[in-house]
Formats: sequence, structure tokens, C-alpha cells
Amino acid sequence: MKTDIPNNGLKTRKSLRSTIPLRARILVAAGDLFHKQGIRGVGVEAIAEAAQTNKMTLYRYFASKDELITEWVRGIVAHKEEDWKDLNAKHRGDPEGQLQDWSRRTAAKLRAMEERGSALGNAFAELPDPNHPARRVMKEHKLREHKRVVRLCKAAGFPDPAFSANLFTMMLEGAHSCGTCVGMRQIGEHLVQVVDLMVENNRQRQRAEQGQRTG
Amino acid sequence: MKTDIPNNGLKTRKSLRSTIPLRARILVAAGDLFHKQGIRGVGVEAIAEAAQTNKMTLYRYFASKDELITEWVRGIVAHKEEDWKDLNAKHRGDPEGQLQDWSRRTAAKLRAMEERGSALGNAFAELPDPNHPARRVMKEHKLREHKRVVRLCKAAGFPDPAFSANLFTMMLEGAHSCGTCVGMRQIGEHLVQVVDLMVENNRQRQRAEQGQRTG
DNA sequence: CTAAAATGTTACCGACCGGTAACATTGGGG
DNA sequence: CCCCAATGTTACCGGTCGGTAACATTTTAG
Repeated sequence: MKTDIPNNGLKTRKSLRSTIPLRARILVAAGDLFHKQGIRGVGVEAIAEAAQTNKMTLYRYFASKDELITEWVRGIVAHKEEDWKDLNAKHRGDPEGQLQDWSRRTAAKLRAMEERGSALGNAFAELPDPNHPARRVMKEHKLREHKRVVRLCKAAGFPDPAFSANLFTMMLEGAHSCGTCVGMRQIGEHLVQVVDLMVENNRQRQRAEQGQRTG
Repeated sequence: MKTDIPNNGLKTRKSLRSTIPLRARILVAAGDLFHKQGIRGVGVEAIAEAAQTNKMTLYRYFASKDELITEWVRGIVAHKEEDWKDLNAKHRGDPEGQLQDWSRRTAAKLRAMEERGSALGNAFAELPDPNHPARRVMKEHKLREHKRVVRLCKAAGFPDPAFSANLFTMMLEGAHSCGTCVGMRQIGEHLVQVVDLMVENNRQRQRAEQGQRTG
């Protein structure tokens, strides 16, 4: 349908829609729908519409739905890695502080989530093909994250870093799916509590050993 | 295509295929494919074929794919509840023993899983509609399970049962998704270790308090 | 053996989906 | 003002999927 009103002096249609670049807008809309309705539960047409554009334009930015999915996952992962860098910058040389702040940030995210679970977790469940590029991105991220936690536990002087790191990771991962039956708030609080507790216990143990050697 | 060989004395076609009732066979085949390829990733035709039957017969037993999904989930949940009864029977009046055996059974299941995650967890991620009957079944099950763990923690004399129960549940849930990057074996072992540790710590604390009162 | 119940076969429907082609429109930069 | 690039519009293709109808066949019970 052609509009015969020739845009007299007003803002152009493009600038009316949004100042955000199209590609980013598509990614945001896609992520929103993927998370709310599931990756397989939403079609590219709906994504384009939500991004205030159309399917054709979407396919000019992304070669396929799978690529769109992968780019979305990449964005989430990049954001998380950024978060880790920030964590490291704010608690330089303080591995315990990083772990504790990490639990607090996760708790905050949990509180803001409510209902539908973790985006990455769901995406993982929805992409059974182990060769899907998005799956590889997620797996690599998980591995990096786990290694980072192990390193932090080692630096914090935990006697069995692999063990402690697995506890941390298990609880962090589990908090997302567990919150659906307990409530995200309480889960978040308990998550923070237990991390604080583990860190504190470790500090006391280290002081005790120190005292034993010096006394 | 009609077979003109009139089945002379040999086993009939039905008995050749399987002695397992058709409905159960369909459910097993469906569960297998659901778990391996994702609920939305498998069609009813493939399920029927895997069950050595056809779509029409499948629809004589299940009104829709959603009902098939729901029945499958119901089966898993029923099996888990059965497991809890067995746990209670084998460790009657021993809440710590139940928690410990629970972690051991979970570790065993983890070891046998390898690669694709928890069936219920994946199903939850794949059914975004909060009104889906299967989702309700899962949620109710999760709630019952969590209450049971709280009750056990209370019976075991944990000072903050809600807190401890949340820890147990978080780790149990998290172990499934975490294992993809660490390896299910190690996760299972550490899961067992930490539950044993928590139970043992609690016992020591109780003994200490007991000693304080009597001494 | 026969009738009825269960199961199989085939063909089909409508809806949706991922993806593409061809063409129209709009917008900004020279 | 005009051209070129970006974006929009429409229509379409092939495939898959959930679900059903009509009819053939087999199995079981009496």
C-alpha cells in the first residue's frame, strides 16, 4: 500500500521508528522473543515485526535464522565476559571479593528474571544438535567461565579448588532452574549467603593454619 | 500393499514386534526422541515409526501431541516419586541417610546421562507456555520435591532447614547443566562429597551442642 | 469360524515456516 | 535535484507438521 501523503516537513519514517541501528534492533527483538517464547517457538516474521522491520531486511543482515540465533548467543556471552572483566577490575587481586560480588550480581539478575529461566540454559536445551554453532559458543563460554572460577578458588587458597569451583558453578547454574519453585528472591539470598559462608570458612581455616605455623 | 502369504503357523505380526503394550511402546519411543532431539524437534510420525506403529494408531491412544508430551512427563515424575518412596523405605527414620542416598542416586544418573541434559529441565525450557499441562505437572512435582527436602532437613536437625534445602536443590539441579563442561563423573562425585560433608558437619555440630548441654 | 475390536495404510488438509525473487519506495549525500 | 544505497512490499516456493477421514487388514474373543 503506497502512502500518497508525501511526508511534508515531518520526521522521516526511518527516524520516527528508532535511532538504534537496524541490526541491533533485530537482535534485541529476536532475543526478547527467543527468551519469552523459545527459539523454535518464534518465527522470523514475528521477529522482524517486533523489530519494526520486515523479513527481507532481516535476511539482508543475517543469512539464516540459525545465524541470528548464534549472533544472539554471542551477544549474551560477550556481555557476560564483559561482566567478568569488570569484576576483575573492581576487585583486583581479591579473588574472594570477585566470587562474592559474582554471587551478588547473579542474585540481582535472578530477582529481575522471575518465571522463565536462563536464556542460555533454555537455548542449550532447545538446540539438541551438538554441531550447532550457537551451541559451540555456549560450551566454550561455559568452559572459560569454569576455568576462571577454578583459578579464583586457587588464588583464594581453597584447599581443593576444583571441588570448590564445582560447588560454586553447580549452585550458580542450579539457582536458575530452582528458583521457579522456591522464588528467585530467596534463592538469590541463599546463594549469596552460602558463598559468603564458604569464603569466610576458608579465611578462618587459613588464619588457623597460619597461627599454627607461627605459634 | 497386501501380503498374500497368510501367516502359516508362524508368530503373528503383532507378537513379532513386541510383547510390550502399544501405548507404553509409544510413550517409550516418544520419550527417547523427545530427550535426544527435543520436544519440538521431533514429529509424531517419527515417534510412531520408532514405536513400530503409525501415526493413526498413535492418535487413537493420545488425543494430541501435547497430551503425549504431558503423559511422558507424568511418567517421569511418577518414576521419581516412586524413587522417593523407595528412598524413604530403605532409610526409614534416617533423614540424613535419605539425603545421602539421594545424592548418590543422582550421581549415578548423571554418569549414565552424558551429553544431553536433564529430560525435565529441557522439557521445561521447551514449553514456554505457562499453562501447558506438562508444565504444571513439572511445577507441582518440583514443589513436592522441594518440600520433601525441607522436611528431611528439618528432621535431620539442620539449624536452617529452608537454607540447607535450597542448597541441596540448587546443587542437584545445577549438576545436570554444569556437567556438560566439567564432565558428569566429577560433578557426581563432588555432589556426593558435599552432601556427605554437610551431613557430617551437621552431626558434629549437634554432638557439640549435646556435649555443651550435658557437660 | 465369525464377528467385533484393534491396528495398519494411504491420502489428504490447512497452517505455518524458512527462505527467495522481483519490484516499489524512501532516504541521504553529491 | 538526482542518483544510489538502504529499506519496504508482495508474492511465492518447497517442506514439514499436527491432525483427520476412509478404508483395508489383522488379531482376538466367543
